[in-house]
Amino acid sequence: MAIAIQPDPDPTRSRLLQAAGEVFADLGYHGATVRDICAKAGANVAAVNYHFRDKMGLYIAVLKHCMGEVPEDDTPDPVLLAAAPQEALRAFITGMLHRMYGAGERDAWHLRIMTHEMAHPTEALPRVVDEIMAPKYAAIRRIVSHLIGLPLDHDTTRLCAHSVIGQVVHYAHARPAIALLWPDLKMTPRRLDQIAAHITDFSLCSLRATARAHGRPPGTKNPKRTQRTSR
Amino acid sequence: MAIAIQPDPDPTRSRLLQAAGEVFADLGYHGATVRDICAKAGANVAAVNYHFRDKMGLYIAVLKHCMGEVPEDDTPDPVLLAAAPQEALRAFITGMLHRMYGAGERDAWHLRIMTHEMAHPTEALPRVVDEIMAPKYAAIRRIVSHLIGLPLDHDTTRLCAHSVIGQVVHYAHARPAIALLWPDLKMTPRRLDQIAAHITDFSLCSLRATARAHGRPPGTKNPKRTQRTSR
Amino acid sequence: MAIAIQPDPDPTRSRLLQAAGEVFADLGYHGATVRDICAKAGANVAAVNYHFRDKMGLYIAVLKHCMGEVPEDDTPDPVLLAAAPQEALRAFITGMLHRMYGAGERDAWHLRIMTHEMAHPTEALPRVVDEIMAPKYAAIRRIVSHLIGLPLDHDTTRLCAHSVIGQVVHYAHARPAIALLWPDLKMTPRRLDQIAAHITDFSLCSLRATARAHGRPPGTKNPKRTQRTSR
Amino acid sequence: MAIAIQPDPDPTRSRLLQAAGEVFADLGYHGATVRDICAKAGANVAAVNYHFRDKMGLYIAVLKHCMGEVPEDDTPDPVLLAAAPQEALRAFITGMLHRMYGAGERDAWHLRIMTHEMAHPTEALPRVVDEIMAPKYAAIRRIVSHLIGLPLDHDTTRLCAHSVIGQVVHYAHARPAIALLWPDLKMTPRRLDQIAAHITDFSLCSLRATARAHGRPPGTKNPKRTQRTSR
DNA sequence: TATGAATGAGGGTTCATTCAT
DNA sequence: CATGAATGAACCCTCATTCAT
Repeated sequence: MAIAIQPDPDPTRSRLLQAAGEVFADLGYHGATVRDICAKAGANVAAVNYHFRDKMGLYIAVLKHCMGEVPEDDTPDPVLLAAAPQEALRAFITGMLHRMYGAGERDAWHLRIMTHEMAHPTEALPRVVDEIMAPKYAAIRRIVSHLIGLPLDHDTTRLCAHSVIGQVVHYAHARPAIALLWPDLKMTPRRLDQIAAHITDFSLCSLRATARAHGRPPGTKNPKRTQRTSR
Repeated sequence: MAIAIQPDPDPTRSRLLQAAGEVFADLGYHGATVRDICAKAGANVAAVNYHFRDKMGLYIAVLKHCMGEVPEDDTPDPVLLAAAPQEALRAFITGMLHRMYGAGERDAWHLRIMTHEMAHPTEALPRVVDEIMAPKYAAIRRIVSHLIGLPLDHDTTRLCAHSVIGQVVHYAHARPAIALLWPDLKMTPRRLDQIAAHITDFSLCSLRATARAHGRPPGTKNPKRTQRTSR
Repeated sequence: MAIAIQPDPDPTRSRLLQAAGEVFADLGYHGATVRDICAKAGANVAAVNYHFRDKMGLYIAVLKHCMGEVPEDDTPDPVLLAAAPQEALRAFITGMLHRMYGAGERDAWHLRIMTHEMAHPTEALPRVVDEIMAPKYAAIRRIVSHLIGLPLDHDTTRLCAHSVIGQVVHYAHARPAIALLWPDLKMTPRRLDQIAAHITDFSLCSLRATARAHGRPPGTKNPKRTQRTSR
Repeated sequence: MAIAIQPDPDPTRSRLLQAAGEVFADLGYHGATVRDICAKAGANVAAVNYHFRDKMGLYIAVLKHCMGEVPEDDTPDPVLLAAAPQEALRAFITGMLHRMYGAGERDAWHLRIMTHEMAHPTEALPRVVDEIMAPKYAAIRRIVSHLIGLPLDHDTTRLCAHSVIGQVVHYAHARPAIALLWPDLKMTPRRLDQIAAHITDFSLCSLRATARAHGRPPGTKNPKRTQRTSR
């Protein structure tokens, strides 16, 4: 039974994307050089111009490429969301954390590229935010909304979502510093699970308190009340 | 008494440091150019190499310079720490957040430079982490330790410290993305206070629960027990 | 009789020639790029090298192609030349001027390419001069010769021929400058006629005076005397 | 008596200008490369960026430089203009022609650069036309105006001016072709004088006829009548 | 002491051309 | 026959650095 694997119709283009993903993730758009990328891909310097028009075209292609990898992994399952939003939160945090530190190269590209975009934005930033960050932001707000019983655009929902995301991405953003401040920390899968569990518990505790402060048990109903106009 | 004279023995050097601080904070080490810095300082292009040997020398000088500005602002007052650790936490968070977004130039340099170092580390990273981040890390761990009754090096202490710091620095790290995802958010002083209050409450809630889980009311004693993990 | 078929045996080659003619006329040899030409012709980038060996091969092919278009338009009618050389002059000037500014694409290619060759000669220059310019030069000298009664190679004949040609091609050569120095000048067909009439009258006046200075009424005889200077 | 020759305060800059003038005159802006210019000047490739910002900056500097060489040589002497406009015309033509073919390098740069600008305009064209060509155009129109008794902006004045200028610049514009079509022509000073005399006589003959056609002897009065609105 | 001038390495990009299909 | 892919040279420009004064 021949699998009929399509023999990679354009190996150079693929190798370019692969190499560019690694280099951009490491050095960011400004720090990366086309010459390095092409050398890593075993291609000529003019190859990126031929296949992607220019450096920015390659960059955007890499973003598109690695965005297709983990599109809805983070979007919570609607059934799970309604039945057990705390488990949806746990899944969201665990998934994101593992992907950030996962050995799988491409899975982590977009998260590491995001860090570079934050420190040194490029003209691709709006696109990156729209297509990579906005879905995640919507997903975590939806989970939080179910947990605290406030609408998606409520200030408190946003602040809580930021609190959760901030805890998670901190391990990606501050990785070099953490490696020095906590040298014994090895990001094994077990360790990642432990961290994810901590963040989940840490967050759930406060989210439940927030829900109680609003007099509504978490997850009882889909909250669609009026929103406090996010100022 | 002619001590008070000392009229800035080297104004060029000082202007260079000031300009470099602003540019490095904005663009990071790799993004900054000595020409821009010298132009901003009104100095010759060769001034950097003359006064600081090379670009990296200027960078390290800037780090040393701005480290002397706000070293112990974040270190909690021992008395306050013992009496009301939750207020020490509030002060820590509020101070860091205001400094990150404060208009005061030099106060925020080191925090913004940190963000660039995380995204694109330089050879100065170890020194930066040791002298800028380590004190803050120690301070927040001390506060957390008082609140949850576990030693400074306990895994849970570290995880909780990361949770607090992660929430705070997220607003600095992800600033460009937040500006797009939450366009109505204006970082006024009142808004910063509101965010600081949220992070404090969000964190305190979980920290107190952690303390209860360990059967020790927070702040009763200075915890100096054996540590579970290294360093 | 199936001779009339011959449905353009190589449409790609023809489209290439057409596109190259336009681009070379606009930009000259050095300014034109094979990519632009191929894009305009709807052909592959390698088509030029395939059909014409290289860029220079295409250039020479274009020259050969457009030389066949208007070779003898400028050569004066022998009958007219003998009977009314001033009308031959008028026809020569009017035809050349209209062709330079005419909308007809291919008719003007060689004249516009000549301008580029003068400014930035290529290795094809000798061929271009021999096959494009030499016939025109001979034609105008023949007309002038009839008008002033001096042989073709007489210095005065040559100088007068240059005076006529110089006035005409000036409008092609200095077109961008004239557009700025005389912005109201629009090259309508009527305007072209007016300019041609001016140049003709301007030249005829002097040519007749020259003829008188040599004591021979213009057009009385075909002057074939010895020449004063070489070639 | 020490002449106090200022020892060329910036030899590199001067050598760059000299080399750039030669190369730009030969190849035009697009055909010239900074590498060639710098090699010819014995300077580093970055020198042009340091001294002139970029290639266009060097180009404009060359234009400014060689414009200062022959600014008013062509502007007719008012006294001569009124007394003997035909001699003003002769001086104008002779001067321009000698400058075009003169051995003096810099004197001919701007005229040869003009040819390249006509064939392949750059963004500097308006400046070039304004500062180089416009004065010459005004000068020749003033002379013609005195000769034919029509205002400066009259269509006939302009056409006659074009006829004169066209004859002159033809020897610069078509130089490569003339060298092939008339190989025996050597541009010795005597030859240049001869050509200038021809163009002057050729033009004066027609200009006087034009003056007669308007019923006014040439040079009798400063013509300031109403102008026929240059369409 | 301090600077304007000059440098060499390397940046992204474009070009005419060639090669395997 | 014809093409998409790939190439190496060269383009202009910027950079941190050094040198002579």
